[in-house]
Amino acid sequence: MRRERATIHDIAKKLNITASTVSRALKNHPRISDETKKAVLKVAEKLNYQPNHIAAALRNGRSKIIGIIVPTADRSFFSSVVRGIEEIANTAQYNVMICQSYDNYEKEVATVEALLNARVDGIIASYAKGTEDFDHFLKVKNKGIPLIMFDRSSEELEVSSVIIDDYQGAYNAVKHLINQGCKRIAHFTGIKKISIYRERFRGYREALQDHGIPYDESLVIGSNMQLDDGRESMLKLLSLSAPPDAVFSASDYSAMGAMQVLKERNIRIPQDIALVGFGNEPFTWFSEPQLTTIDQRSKQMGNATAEIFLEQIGAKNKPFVPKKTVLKPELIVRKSSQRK
Amino acid sequence: MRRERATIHDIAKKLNITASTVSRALKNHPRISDETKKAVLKVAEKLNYQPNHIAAALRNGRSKIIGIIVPTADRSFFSSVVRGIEEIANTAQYNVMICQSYDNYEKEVATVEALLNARVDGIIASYAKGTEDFDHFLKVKNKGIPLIMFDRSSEELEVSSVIIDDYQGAYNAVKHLINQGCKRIAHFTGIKKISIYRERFRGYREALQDHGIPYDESLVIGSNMQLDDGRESMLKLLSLSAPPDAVFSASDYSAMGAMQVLKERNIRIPQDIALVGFGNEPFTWFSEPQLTTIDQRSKQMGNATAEIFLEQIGAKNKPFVPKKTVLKPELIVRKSSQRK
DNA sequence: TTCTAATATGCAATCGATTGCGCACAAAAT
DNA sequence: ATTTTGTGCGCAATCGATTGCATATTAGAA
Repeated sequence: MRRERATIHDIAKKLNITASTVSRALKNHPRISDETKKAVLKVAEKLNYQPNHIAAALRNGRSKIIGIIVPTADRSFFSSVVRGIEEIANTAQYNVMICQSYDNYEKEVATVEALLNARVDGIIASYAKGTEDFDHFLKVKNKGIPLIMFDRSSEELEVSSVIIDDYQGAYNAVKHLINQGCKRIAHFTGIKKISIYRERFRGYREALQDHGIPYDESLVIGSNMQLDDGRESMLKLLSLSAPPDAVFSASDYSAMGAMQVLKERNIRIPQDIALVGFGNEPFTWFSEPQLTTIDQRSKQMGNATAEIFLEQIGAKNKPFVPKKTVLKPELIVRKSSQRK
Repeated sequence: MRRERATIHDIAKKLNITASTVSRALKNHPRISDETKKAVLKVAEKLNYQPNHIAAALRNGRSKIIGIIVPTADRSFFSSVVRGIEEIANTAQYNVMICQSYDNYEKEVATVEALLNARVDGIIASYAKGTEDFDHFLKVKNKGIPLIMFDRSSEELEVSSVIIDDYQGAYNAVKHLINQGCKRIAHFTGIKKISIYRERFRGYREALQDHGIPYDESLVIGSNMQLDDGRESMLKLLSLSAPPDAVFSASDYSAMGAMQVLKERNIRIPQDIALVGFGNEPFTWFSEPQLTTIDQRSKQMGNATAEIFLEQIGAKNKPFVPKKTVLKPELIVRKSSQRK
């Protein structure tokens, strides 16, 4: 079955024309007669012609591929961002190449290298938790390849980014808890290095302050924010002499862990302890009670990054000015925090 | 900052040698002296040389990229398979290009086309729910490009595939329910077109038969197997004059829907109705009670597909014999079905 | 009728890396 | 002193599509 692959030269030969004409005909060039175009299309079909983007990419210096680096694709947030990117990218004839860093620095570096080798036209990324050094991303930028960060970004990179207003999201969540009558609100936070956690923490703290609730350091627990971490953190809180009456977790995963612990101990949610997560992961909707959380506008985030990419690609020679887009998060109130 | 990209020719010029030598030096060719190799590496470093895989791909006719098509990346099953593929592929210097069909036929066709244009060296796929026509996949096969299907495959394609023994998984699940004392076991099934659902149904039915339980058609409900479908199906079952005392769902998602309904109505799980899902999605572990389910060996599945790919690539000229690998699923018993 | 302007297509270089073949020189074998 | 074997590297073609710059043909203008 292995037919030799047909090229534009094969098509040209059949029609006694040159490859130039075939190339132009296939691209619907205005200076090629309709007659020739039709003939070319017909022969292309017959020969089972398959355009070779590799050859075109080499010649043009553009691969029409956008590389995407996400920590992991199996988080609905990230896959939703990817979908948002694809929506826009596809309309501009771009394809995407999704890569996972698995939140691992080395893998991230290797991935960036692979994407550069593959000569992608741009990279859209959210960096790994383990990343502290941004040289690999700087390299991308210095090669003049558009780089756009989303969700997790770093100031030192000085590239365009799309994030949500983590501060505002956290602030609203905590304000909501206060409105529900909560007075001792705990907070689960992640690695300080990642700005989203710092911002969420800031929102938490300022909301407390603005409502006259004293900040209690013992109520803030840092961890890796996975389910198990949430369990552990909750246990710590319960062992306090004065346990909290609410938990605002900077991640849905650790909020779920906390919920498990509370249910195991027959502590009522939200009456005894109210819970709010962050991320609007699908499982927050499955849980019992359903978890109040904050939606991160993943689809819009994807759209926005892709649009910035297209802008940057379009403005090749103009001086580059990093652009920071901040999306408004949305508090989604569900049973886990509704006391009234 | 936009430096011109350095090529092997630039390196060659600096050293007064030819590009051939540089190319060989970079690939550690034995016929190049260590001295030259060192010099080349040094200059490459200095010029910030970045290999151009596009050029190499064009010349070699191999892109060293494997295209992966999954319905959606945000299902832990699929992302885990991808991870399994990457593990193996990376060791053989292959990179992967993950694409999502969003369970949409048109998008799947377009994706296959894009991957062919990108000249991937092989395609690993699990087809979309909406796919009934396999011409696009046949095209891949007929072009002599290795195509391996996983999880969802089709006999008519006659390509290698890796699946789990859905029949066995279902059989074991139902047998387990029977052992727990269940007598009226319902079943949620998906589109008949997809063989995994047919097989799971067959396992269900034969397990009943082998244990002397009569098959009752009214207990089998077909749907799209999402959370909402599970809710709806459960409601239907509850409205029967003789409701079931167990549900075996061919998907974790619809099992979760059923669980929600049962909890809302204060029907005890597993005492009144026992539940078993399929897939071992992470949320089955979060649920209350935790859901008994069947693990699909996603990582191994990925490993296996990648290994088959490498085999096929290695055996370029030998006659192609499709190879079917069947993995053994594992029943994971949790609270939702443990009556004893 | 001669000249200008479209119109349709060809020529040939180019993108960057790879590789079979060949050549020169040196070391080893006869 | 030849011949053989090996080492280190250059030459030039190749992969397939693209495109600036001709060229040939025809239609319209002067």
